[in-house]
Amino acid sequence: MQQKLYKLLHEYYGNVNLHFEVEKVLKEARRSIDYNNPFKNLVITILSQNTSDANAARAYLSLERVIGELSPRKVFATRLEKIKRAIKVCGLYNSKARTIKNLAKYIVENYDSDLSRLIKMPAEQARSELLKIPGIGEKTADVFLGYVMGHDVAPIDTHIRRVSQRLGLVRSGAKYSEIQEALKHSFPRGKLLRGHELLIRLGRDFCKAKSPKCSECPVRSVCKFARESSIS
DNA sequence: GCATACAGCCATCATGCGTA
DNA sequence: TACGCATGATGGCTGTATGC
Repeated sequence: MQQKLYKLLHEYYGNVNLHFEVEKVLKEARRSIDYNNPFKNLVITILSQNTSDANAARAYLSLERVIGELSPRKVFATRLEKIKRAIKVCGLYNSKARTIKNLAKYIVENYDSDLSRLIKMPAEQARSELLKIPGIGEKTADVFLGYVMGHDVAPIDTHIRRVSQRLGLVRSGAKYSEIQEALKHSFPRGKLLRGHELLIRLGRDFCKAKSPKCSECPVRSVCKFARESSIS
């Protein structure tokens, strides 16, 4: 199924921009986000945990309204309560505010506010550095590796976990690393990050947790779950 | 001491039900 | 049919409990 899954997804979604929700919010606010800035990228990744991309973008813009252009030093100097109020719109504001503060503290104290040294590290080393920061988990670290450092990785979120299990790529209850390994074998080299985006979109559009739309799904021909549910 | 399992965090969204 | 409300599921991570 290696190339077929990717081919089907790519044929269905083409080169569609899968971040249109964020761009809509930015357009409405007449603002932009500098994704090339590693710190800002990490902040928006943290904000996007457990919420829609649109709400993450709203929280990010709100945070910039409150404290100005984001930098590790500025965030480190900002009171936790102020950050919480600013990002309330995206939910889990208590823990996200702590994580953002921890991130800023770690960068100020260990990298003198400059992440360029981290970006030059080998992927595994950079990943383990990020995982030292409380609130940064495997998924967030892998998003950074992929989008900021340009590595070919597939961050695993619960959409991808669910879709991978239903497709039959991994067993039920598979670990994060097992799913990543399975995806390496399911997508062409150099396309893992795009594959990650496509699977998330598929999970949102068709392979929903409740009432999946198997009959309309573009990858039903290679899906174990679709085959089994059509038999029963 | 280490690995694993599980509850809790909290806003959002989907679903089902009752009412007008 | 349309609307409002209640309920439960979702999502990434932390902290605690449990077993080895």
